[in-house]
Amino acid sequence: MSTEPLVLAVDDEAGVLRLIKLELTTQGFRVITAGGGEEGLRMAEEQRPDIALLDIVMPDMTGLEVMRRLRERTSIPIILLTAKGGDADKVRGLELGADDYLAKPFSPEELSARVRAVLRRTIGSSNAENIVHVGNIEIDLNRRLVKRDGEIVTLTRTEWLLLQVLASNPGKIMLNPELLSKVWGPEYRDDLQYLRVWVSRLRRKLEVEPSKPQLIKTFQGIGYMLDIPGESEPASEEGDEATEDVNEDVEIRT
Amino acid sequence: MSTEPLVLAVDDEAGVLRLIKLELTTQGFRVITAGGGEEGLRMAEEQRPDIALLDIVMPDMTGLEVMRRLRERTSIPIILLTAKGGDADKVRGLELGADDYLAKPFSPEELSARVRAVLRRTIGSSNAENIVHVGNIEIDLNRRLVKRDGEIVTLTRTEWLLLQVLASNPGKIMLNPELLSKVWGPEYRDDLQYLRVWVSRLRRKLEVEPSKPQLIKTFQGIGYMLDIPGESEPASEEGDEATEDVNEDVEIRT
DNA sequence: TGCCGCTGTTATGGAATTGTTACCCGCGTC
DNA sequence: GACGCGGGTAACAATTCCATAACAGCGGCA
Repeated sequence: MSTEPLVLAVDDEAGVLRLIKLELTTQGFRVITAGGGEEGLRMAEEQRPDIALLDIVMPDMTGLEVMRRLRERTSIPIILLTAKGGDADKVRGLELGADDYLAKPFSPEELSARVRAVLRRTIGSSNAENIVHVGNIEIDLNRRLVKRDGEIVTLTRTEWLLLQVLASNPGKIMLNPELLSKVWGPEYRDDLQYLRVWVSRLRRKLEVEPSKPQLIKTFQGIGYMLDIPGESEPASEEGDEATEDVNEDVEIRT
Repeated sequence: MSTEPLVLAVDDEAGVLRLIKLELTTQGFRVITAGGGEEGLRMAEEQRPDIALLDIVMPDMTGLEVMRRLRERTSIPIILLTAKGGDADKVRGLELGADDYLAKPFSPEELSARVRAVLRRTIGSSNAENIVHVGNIEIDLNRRLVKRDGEIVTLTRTEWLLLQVLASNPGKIMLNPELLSKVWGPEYRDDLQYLRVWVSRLRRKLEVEPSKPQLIKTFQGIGYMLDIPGESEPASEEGDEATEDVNEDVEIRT
């Protein structure tokens, strides 16, 4: 994402709008505001914001109605601003589809935290499909899903963490201390046995023939690598330059 | 939707019913009528109308009560018919989730205009049939309807909200905090026990064998997923010995 | 051949997570 | 005011996970 996220805030109270704009602008967002539902819809149409903040109680149109209309044509994430804690309960069932809501009065910190959280969730999951294919294995880094021959393989948390690190750098040798510190924490950088056990478990679930690993290759004394077979293109995007060097280094072995 | 919208009118005055039926029929709607609350509920259950008109004042049951009961199990849009200046009822009705209201006496034109407007809002926002099939379960996201082996399963509000979130993202792992915040609200992000209890209750109603969930899969420490069989089956056997079962189709012996 | 270093595999018990049930309370109806 | 219903709570049972340790396999090398 090259430019900063664009936030649309819709509220009939100018003071609230000013507060929102001030806070989010200083937090690095771009902000546009609307004083009513109709205006908000128009601006959403014209500017295509990345996220919308909607006050539920407005004179010309309820925030729920605005949300419904927005959702008719876009999947823009929405945070509702509820007037009091009281009606939050009442509203909750109706506004499924809102990604979050915030009770007034809210603190500026909470506002920007919620906005960031929602953006992280929605953009992270919807934007770039980040799927790594290795042989008959498919690793969906966003959805935390692994398939083998099209069938879901259930991984435990540790198994996933390990595979995630490997799959984020396909074709690149991951050094033992690096893997250990990324999965178990920096203080485990010398606990090789963890790696051996969990690589073994991963192989049992993923490899066709665990005793002859095709996916997760061992580099004695150095680390492990998620292999990219043959001429298959890399499904990754950045930071592969180091691969060359390490590979040469490794030719020594076998 | 191929056929004309079906309108259910409930009123104890035969004259009003006749008027409604005449007007709406000539306007291209199909109309069924009921003279009392009980009868109305029964007809709603059997015929699944697209919209309901409810008189607030009736001998056997108040229109508000009928609305409450309808809303427990369906999301059918409702227009209330208020006797006169009964503002209290009007306000209360809208709070309870009526989509519109109409003060008697009303003109035929106004009636059909309101009906059309409400239908446009509610159906228009979801004109695409949105039905999820999972095994022997059918989930109609628009009509808030769940069938098991063709039989309607009645879900409570919370059960439905949870299932709705899951069914809106079939085959995708829904994270625990995501589910919690969408069903109970963001401040319940960490109340895992809610999820455990309600997933269990859902499974009891939907799964063939609740102790071996086929529909709602658990991902420990992560979340839950509404499974799409065929596209994904668990290869979750842990032990070395080939765990036979799993793949054979569920014997639906009901 | 036998020792050694490194890696891979498996069993196990305690810990953590999840599933289930009974019970309670509040609400609205009868 | 008893009753049914939906929903929250807490206790307990069941399941799964994971660190650990013991052991097996495989060269290399003297």
